[in-house]
Amino acid sequence: MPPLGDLEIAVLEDIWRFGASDAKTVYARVGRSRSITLNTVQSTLERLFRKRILQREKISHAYEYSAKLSRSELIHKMVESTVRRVAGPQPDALLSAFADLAARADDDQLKRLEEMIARRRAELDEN
Amino acid sequence: MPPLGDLEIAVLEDIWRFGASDAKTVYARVGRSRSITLNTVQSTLERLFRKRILQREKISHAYEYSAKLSRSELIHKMVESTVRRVAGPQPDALLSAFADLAARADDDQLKRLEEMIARRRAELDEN
DNA sequence: GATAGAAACCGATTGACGGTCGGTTTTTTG
DNA sequence: CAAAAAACCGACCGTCAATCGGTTTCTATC
Repeated sequence: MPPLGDLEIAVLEDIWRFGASDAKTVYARVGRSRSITLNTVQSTLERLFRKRILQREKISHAYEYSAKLSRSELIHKMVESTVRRVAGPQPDALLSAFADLAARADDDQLKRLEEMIARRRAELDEN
Repeated sequence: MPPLGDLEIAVLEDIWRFGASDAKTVYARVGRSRSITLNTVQSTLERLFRKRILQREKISHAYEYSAKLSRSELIHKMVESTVRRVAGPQPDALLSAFADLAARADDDQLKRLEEMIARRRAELDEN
């Protein structure tokens, strides 16, 4: 997973929020305030597409871009590749990295985490 | 936490493995095989120092570099900044990334995950 | 089917940054 | 003090995100 620039993240964020959109629409929402041109947004969309984070489909004349990865999938993949680069021999590095993060979670979140795990376990038991 | 390059990671890895070392020693261990010069290794050490990942102390004539961050601390910080960039405002983003992880985990990993959470819980209850 | 407008595409530039190194200065030591 | 070692400085290259102007291609309309 290649690193993402600031504008790339902003654009992604926009697509997550508003769903599939063409360059012009994204530009209207994230480009205006930054006083950049439509072209810049277009390039960014294209780069995100090449990175396989967005997908696109030609709708009549314009491309419509949509997320290929959900936010959580992206976070997961980014964390995974970050960890992989620096993890060394430890096989559990990913797990403990997440656990570290979870350490900040409050009681409520911890509870939901446990539920997720229980649910996942149930799934596993079925198969 | 700034991103790290390949050589930076290799050098760091070397210091974690062999402990405090000067440029020449690190060069002997990681530079030789890569056919790069001592100077390159020196620059890398210096950059890691400026990034506050290594510390250094003048031992007689040469700097001795040592890790300021353990591997797990570094992973933690890197993951944290990665997540922060893409997590958005909601604290739940973390949870869903976690869910994504859990969804792919096998039974064994799930077990360790549970343990980690349980441990965290216990710590919380103490305070 | 010609044409205006929109969108895609191409190419170029700038600014960071990692990696790389040669050369100069400073420090150490015999 | 001289030679060796180390640090320091400055430069260059390659890559990549961000940025944009200009050109081509496409579509829809008259």
